[in-house]
Order: sequence, then structure tokens, then C-alpha cells
Amino acid sequence: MPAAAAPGTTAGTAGTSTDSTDASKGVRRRAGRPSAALLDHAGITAAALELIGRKGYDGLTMAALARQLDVAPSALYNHVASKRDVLLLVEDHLAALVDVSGFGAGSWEDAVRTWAWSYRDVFAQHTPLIPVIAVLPVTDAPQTLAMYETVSGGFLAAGFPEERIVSAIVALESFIFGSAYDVTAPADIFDAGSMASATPHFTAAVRSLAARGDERPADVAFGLGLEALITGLGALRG
Amino acid sequence: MPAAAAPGTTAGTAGTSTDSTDASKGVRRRAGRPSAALLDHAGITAAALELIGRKGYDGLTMAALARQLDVAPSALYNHVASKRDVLLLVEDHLAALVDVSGFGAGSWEDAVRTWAWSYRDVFAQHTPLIPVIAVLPVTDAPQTLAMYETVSGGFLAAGFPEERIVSAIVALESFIFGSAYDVTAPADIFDAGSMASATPHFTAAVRSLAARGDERPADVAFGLGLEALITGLGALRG
DNA sequence: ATCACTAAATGAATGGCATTCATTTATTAG
DNA sequence: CTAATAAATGAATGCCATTCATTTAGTGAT
Repeated sequence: MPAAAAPGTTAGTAGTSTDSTDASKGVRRRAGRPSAALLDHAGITAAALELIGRKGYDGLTMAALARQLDVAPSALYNHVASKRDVLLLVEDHLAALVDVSGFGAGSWEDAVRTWAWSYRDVFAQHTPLIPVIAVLPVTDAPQTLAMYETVSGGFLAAGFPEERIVSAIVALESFIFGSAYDVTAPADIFDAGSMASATPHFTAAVRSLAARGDERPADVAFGLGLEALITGLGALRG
Repeated sequence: MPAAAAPGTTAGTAGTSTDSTDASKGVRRRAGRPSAALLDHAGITAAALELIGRKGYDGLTMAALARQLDVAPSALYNHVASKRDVLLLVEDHLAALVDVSGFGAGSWEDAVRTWAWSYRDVFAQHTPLIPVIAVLPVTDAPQTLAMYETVSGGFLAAGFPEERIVSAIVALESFIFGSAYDVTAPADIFDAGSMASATPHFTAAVRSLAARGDERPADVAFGLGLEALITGLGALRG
């Protein structure tokens, strides 16, 4: 509270006072319907993404988001019902970044490879969304739905029996989500510390993994699992 | 604030007043060191688990946990540094529930099957822990470490090259964590709603899955992926 | 026995958070 | 011209984790 700018109690006729707090640009409307709406889903999504990029998910609060948009926090609730809705907007935006171009182009195996790696990479940057996505009814996430449609089409074209397609995709997705967390895990996550002597097999395994350390451990594990899934699931084709 | 019970400002000599608010049993010490400590890790863990079981993770607040233990919220901070620490205690307790008995008994494949299904089942009931586990340094989670030791030993005995063991376990774990979310997903998660006509392949696939609906979809997907991983990863053995 | 120390409790802040609500007003439809 | 509405405001509300000064009961050393 900089200087108690006497903001007109319950809005007199005071008109144009420049915005007080600290928002950059300057003059803001005091209330009422503006000539063009300040907020919409696209703007909220973009602001949320910028905020996430700058401050991370801890910095994504409704207040910060409102500040970014030069608007009062409560104004957001004219456009989204809850913070969860904001996360859904972000999620659906990200779904469009996943590379599904392989389906319809090369082999099914290569298409899955491209899709899975890019899917993991996108959400490794956004792990706080994973608990949301995992339980998200796809209904109100059109881009996400579009991704599923392309992938399903690819599986169908590759000869998968229709009733196995969703299960196969879910299995891959589960692996992808879990693997996204790995990417963000600290390097020393498997350091047993003082208990190392009590866990000889595990400690040795961790050490010998670290020994040959050109590729990132998370990438090695992901590659290993993904190839296994591609081979195993591919066998379901008719 | 029930009736402003005049709680003795900064603690007079008031002695024995029975606990006011609503805690059941009755007389509680007013301050100072009790004859035996009221709190320890085991008690906190047990209380947290009971609370989670009764109210879910939303009900697990430091205040509720303290109430459960008939203690002031701030007292918890003599034993844990943060709420995250409480979640770690819970996680480590759950790790001990995972069935690793297969390792050292039957085949490697069966051991992995038993382990993976039980691991998934345990954490499907506790998905809010997954983001915590996934980044958890194992150091201060002895039961979790014990699980890894047993599993590593099983892989080694089955002929896995040492430097592949951690990667293989991580791949399986990633799949398990991702799959744990599926179990809790709503049945209609893949209902495309009004957009169904725009996503014909996907919609058809969802429908044909639902058609043959004896087994839970999450279980079908998990079984499919797990068998693929077992086959694929098993091929790494020397 | 006494005394200093310390572990373990208290309860009263603190600051941040999402969300709600009565109110205001510019624009638009009739 | 007027009534309705969409979209903003800012002031609560209630919940949350966490901090802090303070108190006190045991414990170990002298």
C-alpha cells in the first residue's frame, strides 16, 4: 500500500484516477464494461504461460495472473470458474505443441517414438499439470481431443483392433506422465547417503549407472521403456 | 471463537483448565515438557494415515493433524520441518506395504508382476503423494530404500547387467506412477461430449472399449503395458 | 539438592491463498 | 430511450502453513 490513494470508497464519480499499485502501463478503467473486454480465454492462457515461464507454478496465483493482465483478481472469475480451469486452459494449449506429425507419415513405430518423446518433453516442463490432466474429462479440452484423434487414427491405420486402441494409448500415456517427473528429479535422487552400506545391490547399481554418464539417466530409462512398449504393444496389431 | 474463554493472555499460573475447543478425551497439559513426549514420527504417521483414510488428502492439514493428536498445530514443527515431511513419512510407510516377496521366490517375470501390481494398487489410493515421491531423495526414506534394495537384488540375480538395473526399475516405476492416476480417473474421462462427431476414430475406439466391459479399463491398460515392459526389459538380461 | 539446559509444548500472530459478493457502468438489443 | 447484460471493481471471508516468544517438565552434572 504505497500511499493510501483514497480510492473513492464505494466508487464515487471520481472517474479517471491512474492505476495506483505498480502495474506498468498506466490508465485503467475504474469499473464497468470496457469498450472491448480486457479478458478472454486466449489472453488468460498466454498470461498464465508467461507467468509460469517466469516464476514457475508456485508463482501462478490468481492474484499474480490478474496483475499480469492488469485487472483485479475477481475479474478472472467472469471467465473461468476456478484456478483449475486456468490449468485446463494451459494444458490444452500445451497439447497442441505435442508432435503428432509422424502419424500418417512413416511407420507406426516411428510415429509413436516422435509422439512419445515430444509429449514427455512438453510435460516435463509442466509436471504440476499432470495430476490435473490425468483426471481431466477430455470434453472441454479440444486440442487434447484433437491429439487423441490423430493418434487413434494412426493406430487404426497401423492395424490395431479398435477395442485395444484406447488401452494401448493409456498405457503409453501413463508411462509418459511418469517419465516426465523423472526429467525434473534431482541428480542425486538415488543417493542412499548413510544407508548405502545397508543396500549394497542398489548402491552398486546406482554407481555403475552414473559411471557411464553421457546420456541423461532419465532419457536412458525413457528410451528403454518406450522401446519395450513399442515392441510389446505393436504385437497387438492384427 | 466460542465464548472468548480468557485463556490467560501470556499464560498466567492458571494451571489445569480442561481443553476448551472440541478435542475428545479431556485434560491436556498446558505447556512445557510432558512426562512422555506426545509426538513422534510413528504417531504422526499413524494420525496422518487415519486422517487421509477418513477425510482424504484435502482433509490432511496441519491443523487437522494436530487436532487428531490432541496437540497444537505448532507442536508438530518440533518433529517435522514442514508438511512435506509429513507426506514423506506417509510415503515411506506405504513403501513397506508394497509386495516384494516375489523376488527370490519364483521367476523374475512373476516377481515383477507381483511387485508392480501391488505398487500400483498402494499408490492408486495415494496419488497426491506421487509428485512428492517422484522427486524424493531416497536418503531419508528407509523403507523405500529397502524396497529398491530387494528389487535390485532380484534384477541382479535374474542376470541383468548392473548398469541397466536402475534404468529398468525407473522405467517400470514411471509406468506404475502414471498408471496409479488412471485408477482414480472418472469412468467418463474419455467422453468427447459435443465434439464426438469431430473425432470419429477416437470416439469409436472409446465406444468399443466400453462395449466389452468386464475388466476395469485401468486394469486392462496396466496389464497390457506391464506385460510389454516385462518382455522388453527382460530381453536385457545377459 | 540444586541448577542450568533442553526438548516439547502453547497460542497468538503473519502473510498468502482462492473464492464470493454487492456494486458499478459501458455497451448493446429492442 | 430504456432495460438488460457483460465485465469490471474492491472489500470481505475463511482456510492454510508457518513462525515466534514464551512456558515448563524432566535430565544430567555438580
